[in-house]
Amino acid sequence: MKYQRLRGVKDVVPEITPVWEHIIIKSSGIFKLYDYRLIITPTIEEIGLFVRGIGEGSDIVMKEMYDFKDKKGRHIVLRPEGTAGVVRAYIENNMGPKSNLYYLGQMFRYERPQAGRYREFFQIGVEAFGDATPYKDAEVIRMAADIIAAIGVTGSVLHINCLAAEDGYYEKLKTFLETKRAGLCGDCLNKLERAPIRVLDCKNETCKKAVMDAPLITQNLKPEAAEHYSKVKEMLVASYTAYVETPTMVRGLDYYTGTVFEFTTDKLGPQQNTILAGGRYDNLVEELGGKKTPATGFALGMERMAEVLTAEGRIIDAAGPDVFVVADKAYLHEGFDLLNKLRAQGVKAAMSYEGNSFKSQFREAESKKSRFVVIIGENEIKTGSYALKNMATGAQQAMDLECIVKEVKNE
RNA sequence: GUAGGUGUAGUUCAGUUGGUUAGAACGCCAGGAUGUGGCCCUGGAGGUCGCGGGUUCGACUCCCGUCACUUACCCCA
Repeated sequence: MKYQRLRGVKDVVPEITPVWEHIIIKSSGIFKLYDYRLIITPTIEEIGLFVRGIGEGSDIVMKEMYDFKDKKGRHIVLRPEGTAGVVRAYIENNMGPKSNLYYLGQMFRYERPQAGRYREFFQIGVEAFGDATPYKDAEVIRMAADIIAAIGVTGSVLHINCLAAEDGYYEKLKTFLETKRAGLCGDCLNKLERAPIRVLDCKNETCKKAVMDAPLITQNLKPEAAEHYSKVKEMLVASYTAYVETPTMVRGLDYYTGTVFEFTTDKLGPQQNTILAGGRYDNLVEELGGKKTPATGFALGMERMAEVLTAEGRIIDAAGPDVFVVADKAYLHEGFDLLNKLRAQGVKAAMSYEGNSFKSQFREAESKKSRFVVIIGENEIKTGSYALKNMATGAQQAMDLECIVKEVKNE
């Protein structure tokens, strides 16, 4: 019986994992720099957390949750995103009141798989609790930009918006859109009730024309939010963070209350061009049973980030061994002995134990991209030394273990 | 959930109007005077043609179903 992976999931094979390691290492470095600490929360949570946290009406909750009943009949979901679980942990562990956290791990959404979209995917994110100032918004955005830069993605664009609309804005927008009904496409008529701001973002030319004079959210913010938001923009400029204000940008999760942002790329398809996204959510902690605590955060999508790197031609390879030990069939014992001595001295070493022909062993060394080969055969045993060959130059000479270690580490 | 496309070797794909032992390239393995890799040459292994059913003397090829993959919509990372 041959099994195959489930729908919408993938194996991240060793050809790809170096890219993932690169992204994890680079982003972790930035988190440390900003004094954020790692938190690991469970993959499973009770369903209520997300229904309450993300919003009952959101697509994620309505149709994309990977849920099941456990043996005691508890209704459980594989987390569809990271924030709700971290907020739950923040409250439950009495952390705080100011906590700067980052996390990483798999998320699950039961959707139709598509380019850049999987049922199980990997996110790296941060959540910063207890700071309501615009500086914090700017810090988090600046940190995101630093991560993207550290990873080596170029040409991404930062979009920002603020979702703290003053009371009545949505009504005002809907009323305006009603007057333009005739010029809107079917999709937009659908969105009109559910997510009116999205109508402003339609690619359809006639829709674009119809909504040209629509009231923008950025022109209709709560007064204190407007002040906060303009300070955020000021601090972005002050920290040399280029941004584009995009008043049509909304987020898929209902909990955002203020500044929101997205980094997009043109290297992937238009529908999966968001590589990192986040924003401020000042009500969620209270909503989930904690004290009222301001918070802001973001998450980046590992798969998309990795695909962007690949699309940009960045080649991130795992390094091969420093030394590959080639031993004659009669001297496998000596070869194994040398292998262990090399490793004990911190030299990355590999060997084939089958005692195949030298040609075959050399081919293996080549395919592993080994920098050096050490040969143990008749001659070496007789003279009591080893032959070290540099695979790049082809140069080869006899030497003892000490010299080998020195030579290999010197390069 | 809706709509399209595709399932043939490890991978990317050929396969003529249905007809005998299903091919190529790359990859893999082995060999090519001298214990020595990459390039080149020779040879070899590897496929129940996604699965099930139907039509037919005969199906990789036609029909139905199913599963999977893929693209777009919706939405999102």
